[in-house]
Amino acid sequence: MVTLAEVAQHAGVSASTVSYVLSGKRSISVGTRQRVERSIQELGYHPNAGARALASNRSNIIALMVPLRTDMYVPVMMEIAIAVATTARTHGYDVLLLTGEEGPDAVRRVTGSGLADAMILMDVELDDERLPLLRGTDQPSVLIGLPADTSGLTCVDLDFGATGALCVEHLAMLGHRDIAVIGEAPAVYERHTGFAERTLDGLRSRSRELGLRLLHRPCEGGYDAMAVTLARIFDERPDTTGFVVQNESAVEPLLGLLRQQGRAVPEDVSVVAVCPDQVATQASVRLTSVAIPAQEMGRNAVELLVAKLDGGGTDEVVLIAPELTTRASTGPAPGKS
Amino acid sequence: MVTLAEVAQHAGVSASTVSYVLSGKRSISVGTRQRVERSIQELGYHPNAGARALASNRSNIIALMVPLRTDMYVPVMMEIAIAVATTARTHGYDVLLLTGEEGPDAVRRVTGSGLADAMILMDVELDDERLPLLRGTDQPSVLIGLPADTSGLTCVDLDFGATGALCVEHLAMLGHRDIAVIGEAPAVYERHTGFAERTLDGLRSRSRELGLRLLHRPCEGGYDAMAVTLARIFDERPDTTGFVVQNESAVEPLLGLLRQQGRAVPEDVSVVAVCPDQVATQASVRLTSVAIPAQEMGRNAVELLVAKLDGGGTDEVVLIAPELTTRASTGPAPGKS
DNA sequence: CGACGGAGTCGAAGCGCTTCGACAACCTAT
DNA sequence: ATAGGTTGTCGAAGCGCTTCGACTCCGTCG
Repeated sequence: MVTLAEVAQHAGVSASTVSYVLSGKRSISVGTRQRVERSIQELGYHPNAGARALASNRSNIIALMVPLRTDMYVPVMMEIAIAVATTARTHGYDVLLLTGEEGPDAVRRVTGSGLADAMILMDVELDDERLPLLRGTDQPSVLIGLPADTSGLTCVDLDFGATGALCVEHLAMLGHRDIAVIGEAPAVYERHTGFAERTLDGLRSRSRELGLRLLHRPCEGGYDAMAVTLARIFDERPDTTGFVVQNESAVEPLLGLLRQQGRAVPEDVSVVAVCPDQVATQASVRLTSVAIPAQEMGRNAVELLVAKLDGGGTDEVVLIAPELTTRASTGPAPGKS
Repeated sequence: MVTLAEVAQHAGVSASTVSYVLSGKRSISVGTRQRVERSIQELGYHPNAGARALASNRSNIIALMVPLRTDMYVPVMMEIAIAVATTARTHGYDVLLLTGEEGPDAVRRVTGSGLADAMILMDVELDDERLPLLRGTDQPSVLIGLPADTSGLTCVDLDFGATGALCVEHLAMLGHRDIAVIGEAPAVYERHTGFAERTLDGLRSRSRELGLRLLHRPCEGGYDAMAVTLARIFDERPDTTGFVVQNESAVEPLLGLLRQQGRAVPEDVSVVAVCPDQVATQASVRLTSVAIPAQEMGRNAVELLVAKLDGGGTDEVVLIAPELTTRASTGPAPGKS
């Protein structure tokens, strides 16, 4: 293993000079710099991460806590994780992958040991038990998701309230008056993951303003659950012509069942989904949808974190504006122009 | 920040004693041990990761390289990553998430800097450019996936050859003679990711042995591509009654299109999938499938790695035996008993 | 022309931990 | 009783790096 000292010797300078060449924290003459850089190349030198962390009190590692459960939005999580990792690298950071398994203890462990300089938390619950710990430490952190109380925290998320409103507006504009919302699995609501409730709030308040009738039904993924839910919906509101689906794994079942019942999309009923673009374009009907900007969330989170680590950066909540893309699953309400 | 020295002082022992209590590398009297442990508790001590890494030359970190592209099997990758992370924790390791973006450089960087003690590589290509580096270092590594030449390497993977054979056997047993294979997207074959080819080999050789006619067609995910592929298949082999699907995102399109054409599953045609159980059970027809044992692969990889790190453990290739679960998508070939 | 300040370099002091050798105390077998 | 082992503890020497203060040159300003 090549050390700083060996590079220094090879280049005929002192160790500290090599260090300053590497960090750029003091000015170095062009000649010296080049000599040192050549030595680094020739010897194939890589700074030792542990020694660096010890001396500088910085590990250049960002911890990313992903949820342990894989019951929802897995591709979104993965996309976020990858976006976080690649963005972090462009800023010179590596990413440590923590699962939710350890819960708050992981936060303590990482903070206490100096393993990471900062954390990103995903799948934040409204009243997350990790939050007090984050508030009580001076280690920077960013949440992906929105807890109930955001004071003293930095958060990034899609504006799910606006997302709900946008879906309703789109359907209203097309003349739909009776709208059904296929929600997330009941477990998601029980867990108080904020996004589901915020979407619902947006849907409800905007429908009220626009004078629409809105029916919300939570629903597990899969065909069987969807069949039951759908039957109940048409039972209760036979005039339903608009659907909003949030649960990714309910999308295809819904489309399949509607087809089976002889209800054409978009001629008889319209469907708006909240899902990644990939799902929207690969479904059996190309779906009008509000995209979940996974990459953007990951990238934003890292950039906010890096800003904090560099001394700037304040606590703030970044809500990404939703964008609705019209595809083939929505059209005018039947009986309207 | 609490240090070892402070704990030592608080407990009235020397720093080295505290260190030995922590590592268990020398015997410590019961009394001393308890005193030290109490001090650790009271002061809330966490060993500094950097200092530890520097002194012991061990970071207790395993690097996990995931593919950058998210065009396939994303949920499987995520499940593997999570299994790796949780298993690693039970052995006292943390996981560093690397994306394929940096390519071989990432291997050099991590090996050179002592950031990680070992690596796990996913999405290994048949002739992967990272392999020479792994062979040339004494840092332990495990591949998830199988390259062309496994000499000097440790690998974990599903036995895709046996998987292909198993699918064919199942269909043959039910009396199907003409079988079509809906393969991965052409890009996957071009990239020479081994698993697709190994599956195909298994399918082919076993069909030959059993005297079946096998037609293989690569296929992108999505409805449009599937429609074209399916039309061609029935055009070329009108008597096709058995399907094997490997591409997760082709499953639902295939089922939808068959339904649309009035071909009932499993009465008219049978479908076997190679996919995670979750996909198989959530599809519109509960699919007979060979599961992709993501968790098992992740767990195995970590355990092989830990064995190597602990001094034992040799290079070996672990092929996980495939298991076929019969569900509602396969039945006797029409016209047979 | 002497004082001053910036540029460029070096030496040394740690950062918090592990680990080696030493040693005292005690126990056992001769 | 003495040599030889064990057991439990300590002190000190690093691990490879960053960073602070100090020093030497120069060029510049009053």
